[in-house]
Amino acid sequence: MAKDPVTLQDVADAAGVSIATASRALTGKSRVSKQTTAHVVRVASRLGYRVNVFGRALREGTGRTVGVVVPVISNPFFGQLVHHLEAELLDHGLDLLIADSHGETLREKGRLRMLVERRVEGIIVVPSDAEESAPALQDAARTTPLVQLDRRVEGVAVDYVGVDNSRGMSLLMEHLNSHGVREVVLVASDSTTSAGRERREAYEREATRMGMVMQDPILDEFTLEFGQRAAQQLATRGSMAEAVIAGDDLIATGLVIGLKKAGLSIPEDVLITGFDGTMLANICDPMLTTIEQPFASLARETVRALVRRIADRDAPVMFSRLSPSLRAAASTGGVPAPETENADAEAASS
Amino acid sequence: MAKDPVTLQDVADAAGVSIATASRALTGKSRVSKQTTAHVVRVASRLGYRVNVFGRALREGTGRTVGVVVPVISNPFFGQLVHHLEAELLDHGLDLLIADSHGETLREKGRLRMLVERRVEGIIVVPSDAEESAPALQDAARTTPLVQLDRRVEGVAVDYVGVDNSRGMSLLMEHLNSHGVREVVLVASDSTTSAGRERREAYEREATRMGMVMQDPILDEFTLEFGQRAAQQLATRGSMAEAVIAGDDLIATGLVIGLKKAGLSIPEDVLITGFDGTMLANICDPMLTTIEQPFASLARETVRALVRRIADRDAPVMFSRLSPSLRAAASTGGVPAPETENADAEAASS
DNA sequence: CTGTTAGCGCATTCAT
DNA sequence: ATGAATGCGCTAACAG
Repeated sequence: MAKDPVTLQDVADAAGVSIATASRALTGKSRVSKQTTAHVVRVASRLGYRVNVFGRALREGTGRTVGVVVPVISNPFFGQLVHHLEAELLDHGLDLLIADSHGETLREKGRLRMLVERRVEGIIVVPSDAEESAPALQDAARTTPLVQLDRRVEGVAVDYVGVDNSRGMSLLMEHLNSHGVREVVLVASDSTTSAGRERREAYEREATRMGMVMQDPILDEFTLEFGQRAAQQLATRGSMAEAVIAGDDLIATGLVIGLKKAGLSIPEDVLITGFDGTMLANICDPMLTTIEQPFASLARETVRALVRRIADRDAPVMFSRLSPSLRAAASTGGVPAPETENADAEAASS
Repeated sequence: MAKDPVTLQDVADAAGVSIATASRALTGKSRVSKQTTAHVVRVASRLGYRVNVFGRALREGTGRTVGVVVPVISNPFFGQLVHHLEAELLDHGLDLLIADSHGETLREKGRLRMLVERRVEGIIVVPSDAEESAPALQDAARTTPLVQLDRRVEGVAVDYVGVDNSRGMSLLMEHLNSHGVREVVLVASDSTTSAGRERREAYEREATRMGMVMQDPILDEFTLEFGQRAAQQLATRGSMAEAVIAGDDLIATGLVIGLKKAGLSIPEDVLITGFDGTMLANICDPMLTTIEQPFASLARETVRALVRRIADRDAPVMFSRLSPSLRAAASTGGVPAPETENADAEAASS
């Protein structure tokens, strides 16, 4: 029933041509008469021939595979990213080897090494640490086309594609400013990720520019638990800021949970903003005002960059920033100037 | 700087031994003197030798790779599953090729074919359709060791590992029963997935056994949107059931959002249960009473089954059901009989 | 314990 | 346009 291994030679024999012709007919990379091509193709499919990727890979020096390294695939943000990357790569005939760094640089290093040893055509990586990821990343990039996605490491000349965090934070701050917010506090990741740094810098820049009062920030990591912990901390602090700017949707969601547990109402007592535009933002109650990452575009651009790098190892380093957009929701009181102020309470003011 | 391709022959030459000895020394699969082994290893590492996986794969007929195909990697449930699978496979020296079926059987078929053509050692698949996934799945299983995870297709003799959905639903129903619930309604996936079927059957069996009144179920797919739609439908129905049993956490979360929007309070007006124990259950407000899937165990068991199948293609078909556990939370009023009834309201009853 | 040799399946160069 | 022959890098069978 399952006598699988039908080789190119088998096809050639059955078709009465040489293995060379069979190969040419099937790959279509060289000139073969229409006649024989059709014939060979027919015979091949009749025999159920499938090229042996190992043979081809050995010969060509590469399998059609790229690897991706993310901090945690179970995080919906990375899940969405991978989902789009997979689809995009499929269009290029590339398959995806996935590696999870668990956010640990040591493990990340090991996974990168694995991908290099597997001689993937390219690597897409979301570095887990802005500084400590550098050596392993640079190392991998030396032998394999590599592009950083979403986060990047300090001062290494490696392609990067990500959202414009600075612009995203500006959108958020302008939104809050237009709501009359004067005192804010940041709850975000520490400086171990570039995204964390960039968002924080933009936050401080904008708050300063707008003359807002900044409370001491609380910084740690991009997790739900941290958001909840930070909420407790904020709740026991003397005075609550008017708005809490979270580093991402996960932290924001944790904050919402924690602050509500502490007896605060959102957005009545305090406004909250997220970042990323994941499904969490819509699950949160109230729904999160957040920055939408253009997932599909990010994936497309990343693959484009990788393919370009594969084609030309010496192309100038690409640094691509995509524009994010604001998604205003209930966690900051909704959109700035809607038709109706509020659907339920305090009505009858017309 | 990067004159990469150092082959085994290079190592052999530099070490002054034959290529065979070099190979043996490095793989350790055959007897070589301690002396030469050490020497060869040293030389290899000095030269920065890395085996060429293609050469090895061609020779051995297999690369150390397994493929996984899931409906949607961006769904946190599958994200968690993949996260654990990746870790588990790593322990076995196996790497993971990921494929997303987008829940479409056509695409699923294509992805399975891809994995087979890549000659992966094994395939782990979460079938997207209990019936229509069958042909492609059976086809892939004919040539490649394959195990179904979480969901399975009708009547094909292929290994399966999943949680005991029937038991899970029983736990949920007993929980509701102990809360005095008499009228229930199911909002779940239609019968396109085995998980959906099994949960529904168990639900009906238990409800009947407990003498509960069952309202007409609302069935469609495992998505947040469907949960929200179903909530609207329920809200406009004549009378609300005492408890809504959702097919999974995603639907449950959608229900919570939708029912709250319709002005209902949970658990005061209606109880809600989820299934899976994903992070969503903890993000929901109120937190979801749900069934915890033992992710780590599922992954371990799945890989174990796959490895077993790889070792013995003729081993009897394995059908493994893991026990789930109940996580009682606020969406059903909390745990059945705690010390204190309620922490805030209605106190002072001591 | 070690060396020699033969392919694994394929794409390709060099002839024709 | 086609065929014959070569080698990608590696492991294993077969000598010694």
